[in-house]
Amino acid sequence: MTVRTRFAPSPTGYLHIGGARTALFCWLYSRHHDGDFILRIEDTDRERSTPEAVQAILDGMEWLGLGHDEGPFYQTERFDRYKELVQKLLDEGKAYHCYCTKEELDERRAEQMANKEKPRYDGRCRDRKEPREGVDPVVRFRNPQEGAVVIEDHVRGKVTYNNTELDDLIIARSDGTPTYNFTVVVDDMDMEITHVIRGDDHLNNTPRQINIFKALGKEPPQFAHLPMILGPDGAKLSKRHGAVSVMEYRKEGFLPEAVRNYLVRLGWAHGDQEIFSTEEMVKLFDIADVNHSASAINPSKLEWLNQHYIKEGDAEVLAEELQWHFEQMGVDTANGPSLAGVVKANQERAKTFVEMAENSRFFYEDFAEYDEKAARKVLKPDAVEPLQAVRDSLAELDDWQAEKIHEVVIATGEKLDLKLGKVAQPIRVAVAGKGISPPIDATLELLGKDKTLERIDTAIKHIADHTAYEK
RNA sequence: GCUCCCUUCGUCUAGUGGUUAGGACGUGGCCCUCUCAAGGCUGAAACACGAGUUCGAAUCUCGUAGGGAGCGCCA
Repeated sequence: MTVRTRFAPSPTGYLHIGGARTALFCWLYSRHHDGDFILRIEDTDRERSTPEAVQAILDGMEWLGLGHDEGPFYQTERFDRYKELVQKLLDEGKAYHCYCTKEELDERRAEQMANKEKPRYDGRCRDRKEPREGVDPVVRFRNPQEGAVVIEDHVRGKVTYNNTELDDLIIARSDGTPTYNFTVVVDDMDMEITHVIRGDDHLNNTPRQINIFKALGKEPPQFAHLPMILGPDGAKLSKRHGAVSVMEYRKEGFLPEAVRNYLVRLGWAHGDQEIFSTEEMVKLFDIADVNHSASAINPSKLEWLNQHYIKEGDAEVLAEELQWHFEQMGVDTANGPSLAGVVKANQERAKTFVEMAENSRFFYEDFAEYDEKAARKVLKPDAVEPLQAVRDSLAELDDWQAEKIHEVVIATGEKLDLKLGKVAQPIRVAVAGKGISPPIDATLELLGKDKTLERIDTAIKHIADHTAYEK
């Protein structure tokens, strides 16, 4: 039998990190078993579902590389089917009309809470034959009152619920529209889902859904309930934690492979291995190895992973991402060094693309002023001599490449009997405007001869002005 | 309140009756060094608690404590 998994988000918001992890595990499981991965949009709540949210989910999945084999299916397009099956259950006596009003229900619930009882429907319309004047009935599922439901969960193991704990849930509202617990069952049945992999928060819904499966005459699928993902502080994931939408991670300079690698290690491990290529994940992933407890996200580990993928990545490919970030920042890269060259110079020194772009901005734009601390420390009168010497030698240099530039810098240091730092650092601040850049030779090569000479001149002038001013 | 679930370094985790409880991120120190990094070496850091079972328990059982989820005409 072909393994078929599904990811079934409701489009009431973007795809957040928890949903992304669920989608990843579903995807991984289906890939591992050479099965199918189905995407289903659970949009029956028309008030809260939006087309923007649908798009955000689609975008997030695509960015993460989680392609689906079937779908997206929309529940709002399947109402006829749900109605048909509600009617079937009604006809077979497995469901019934309930004429209790919302107000009455609320009242009873409040009463039960006050009496410290578990709030549940008391089943008073179970055997009702007559309609009630002026009330549009809902349809309730007639849940078995005896026995127990045993879930053989792939991550939790055996979980048992007594049917006495389950009340008769509403499967169709008074306006005729179906509710969640019913539509999931119908869809999972119709779409022949073999493995339902979803968040822990659905574990308590599972026995009800299993009973509906049985009432519909179908064997329920296998279940696997994933532990939750918490914020860095161990509290529930929320907007307060900043980047909750997966697309936000791109904006913050993360690579999808880093996010994926990070996510796969949240609740799952394969011995001591930390780095997983997509192929390895697919090959090694098994739902049975998933942890039982919730895990807090650790931003610095994500950064480490991101740095790893930046370091290992192909410069030409990474250049496209850097370009995207420069565009976000409004930096025009048309007149400046090749992006791939800038990437190469920064692969070992950037945790994110935001960092890389910010640190590399000086290659494409003149800076308005020097970093105050760096200038105060380095652009001092004693820097004029090495700056001037290097400038003069560089002006003579026709073969503008790192190796030659390196020789010039070294030679200047030797000639003036200065340590390399006394020569390189002033140049760095002169051309980059700050004390941070790739190695000075590589930096100058990328910057180009004209800009280099121009900025060194500016720096020398700056020192003169600054010194004069101080006097 | 009721039902269900969870509990190894700060964090992610390995571990399935016998380990000096391992790795990773982060963090301290040292080395390297033209800045920032990267890299190398090295240090600190955990079995929630209490009873059992057993020659022996992080591992099995039961309690306790703490955390979480669900209990909607939301999904």
